[in-house]
Amino acid sequence: MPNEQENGLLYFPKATLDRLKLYQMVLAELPDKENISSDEIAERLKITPEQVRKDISYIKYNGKPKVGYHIKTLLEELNRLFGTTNKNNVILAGVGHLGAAIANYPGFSAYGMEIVALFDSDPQKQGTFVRDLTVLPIKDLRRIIKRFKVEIGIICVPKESAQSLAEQMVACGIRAIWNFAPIILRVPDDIVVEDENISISLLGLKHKLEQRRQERQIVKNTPS
Amino acid sequence: MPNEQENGLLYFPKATLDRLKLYQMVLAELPDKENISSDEIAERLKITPEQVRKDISYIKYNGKPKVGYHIKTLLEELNRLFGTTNKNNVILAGVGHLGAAIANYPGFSAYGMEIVALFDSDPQKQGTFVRDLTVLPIKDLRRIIKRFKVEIGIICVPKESAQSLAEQMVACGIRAIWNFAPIILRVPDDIVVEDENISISLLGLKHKLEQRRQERQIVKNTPS
DNA sequence: TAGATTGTTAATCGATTAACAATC
DNA sequence: TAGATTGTTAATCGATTAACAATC
Repeated sequence: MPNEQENGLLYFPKATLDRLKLYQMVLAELPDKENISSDEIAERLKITPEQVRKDISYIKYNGKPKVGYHIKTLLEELNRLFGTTNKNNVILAGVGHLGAAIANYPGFSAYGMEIVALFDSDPQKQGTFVRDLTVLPIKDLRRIIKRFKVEIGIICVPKESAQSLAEQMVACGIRAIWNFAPIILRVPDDIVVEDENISISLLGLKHKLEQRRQERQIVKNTPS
Repeated sequence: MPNEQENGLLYFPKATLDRLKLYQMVLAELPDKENISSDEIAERLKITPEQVRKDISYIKYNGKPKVGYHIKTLLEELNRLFGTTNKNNVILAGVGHLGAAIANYPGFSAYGMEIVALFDSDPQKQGTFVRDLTVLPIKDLRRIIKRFKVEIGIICVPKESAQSLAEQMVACGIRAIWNFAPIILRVPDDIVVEDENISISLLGLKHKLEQRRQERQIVKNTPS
């Protein structure tokens, strides 16, 4: 293993790790194909096949010359790496449009995520059902987290209340936060935070369009 | 300007660009502070102040020694860079839970995005209202895109229909796609695609948790 | 066997960090 | 002025690419 550290853990360059997520997605999308070549993965993601091979060389799996990668096996290895088969009990707070959408997201169980409770500070929403779950008041947070050994909290509240909610979750024993509110949360270092920040994504979209616009202007102003 | 290219466009390292988005967010969050130091920005994002200064040095804005960066001015410069003040007419297809949530997202107008029409292939949904907009059938796509000079299409349909929808949007003249479906779209090179992929984000979350788990195991198995 | 495709090593390129100069 | 903070240059580090060896 070329990338093993002293403690036995594997090291992955951050960029490699991000691409491995994309490979997982590409492979999971594929119908019932047996094998796939680095060329085909690369083509779908608009990167080079060398890059794909280099990245895959970091995990303990080997493709076959002339055949490519065995999709099922490689996918299993990627899933082991990401820990997708581990089970987690999850809570979600903020049952607005976005919260309801996330709560109804069908893909969760494939990743071992089970939502065990929903929370909202709005008394009007408390007691109502979303899917098969009653919306609970925030004061029940601690009880539920203890009872279901909840590790992950999903934050879908407006950005004004996100920081305070995060602190309450942490105080109640949550280990990881999946944050959909468009702010930077401040939490202790040992708490895992994954941001799904629509505003950041929007900045990326706007910037790409702005770049295209500027490129067009240059073409227009360049005498041919 | 140290990073100017021959064509006059500025070049930014990709990593720098991603962090500039975070700076935009941090500054936009701030109450009515006048100035902010590289130290404070760095502290909030858990990076180094040197990195912050280096990144900001790429844009044509200068901070003041002993004072820091003037928030309002820097924010304006970042917004110019990202093109957030440009106006775009936008359509959204797929008015399920997620689509409705996106359509109701309050932050769009601040980024110059105006949703001018909603689409869904489900006849049951066609004719119903979401916000102040009627849901239209897909066959109206071309007409609306032409009429409103729509540049951006938001895809919120299930992943099975996302590729075909993307192709229709492209055929009707869309220049950019904001894709919320968890698949890799295949579109021509001149089409801008920004993915907001919840599954990828979920992989990131699971992986960070898996890493923590492994680290804990090592600590446990290391004789002290 | 020849050919196709993977895997690895070395070279290049790019990004981060460190050191320090500039300046308010 | 002294001190704090920004800005820049050079050194280091890390990631990508190119070349080619390995192998089915």
